[in-house]
Amino acid sequence: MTETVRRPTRQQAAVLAALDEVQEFMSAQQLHSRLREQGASVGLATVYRTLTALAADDEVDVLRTDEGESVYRRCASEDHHHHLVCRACGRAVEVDGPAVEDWAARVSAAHGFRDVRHTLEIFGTCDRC
Amino acid sequence: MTETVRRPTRQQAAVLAALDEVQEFMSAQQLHSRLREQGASVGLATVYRTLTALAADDEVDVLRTDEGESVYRRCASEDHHHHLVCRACGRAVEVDGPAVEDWAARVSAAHGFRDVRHTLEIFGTCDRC
DNA sequence: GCAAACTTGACAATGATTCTCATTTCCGTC
DNA sequence: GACGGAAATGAGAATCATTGTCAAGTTTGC
Repeated sequence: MTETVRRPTRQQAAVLAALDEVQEFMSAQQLHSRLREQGASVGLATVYRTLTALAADDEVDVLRTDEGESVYRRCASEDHHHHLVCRACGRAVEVDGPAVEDWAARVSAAHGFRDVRHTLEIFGTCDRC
Repeated sequence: MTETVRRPTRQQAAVLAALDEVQEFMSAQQLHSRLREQGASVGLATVYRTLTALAADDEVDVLRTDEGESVYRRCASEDHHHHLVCRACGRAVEVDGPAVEDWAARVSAAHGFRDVRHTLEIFGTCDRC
């Protein structure tokens, strides 16, 4: 694991704090606006840099919306897991499926693929929406 | 199903033909260059429009690369399926996993989600690379 | 053959993300 | 506590895929 060494700064702390406040996946742009509203002055480029770094260290999860925007979320589980995301309110539930992992590994092996990684996200409308 | 009625044109045929020639997922930009190289004069906007329309009618499969680019592929199977994609050569194998579909449905229901849809792609390095 | 409706293409516009680079901040050291 | 080099930041420019615009070209039904 190539854990990047980042220097602790006010800005990075602010980004992490903002992420901790929500259960939804948020885009860099949304986080930036949110921070500015709260009075924290953090540059947009810095928000992007911080999120990218956090994602590289697996401290946040990233996924792409249908529109191609990257959205980030601080997850409770450190381990590999997937998400059930409400397409209306954006709320996300962390789920894991050992069966899926096995299936993916089996299928990959059967076709001679190595170093496999997979993405699996479920989108729907939650009971509150 | 809201099947869009499209008028048959030289350009759309060219895009489909180009897609049929390859087993890899290709971006709109790549297809456009390919068409121009082959001498077929098709505007970039038209390539985008055609691909979007085809995707809406489920005649091609779309997925997003890590870089956020949309890539398209003409698939043999009309039914719902997933892909095992080589990250080196781009070759894709169509696979399906009934177990995964069941699992997704079960998990969604357990959390009260409706109208669920999921994305699942596996990336790896194939035996030829 | 004709008009209405649809499609195309060149280019502008958009919007997220990344790059640039001068300035600021952090950290170990003196 | 001050100092110097390295890393981080911010403002704006630059990039790049994708979408919008609109005049001109095609297709279809009649």
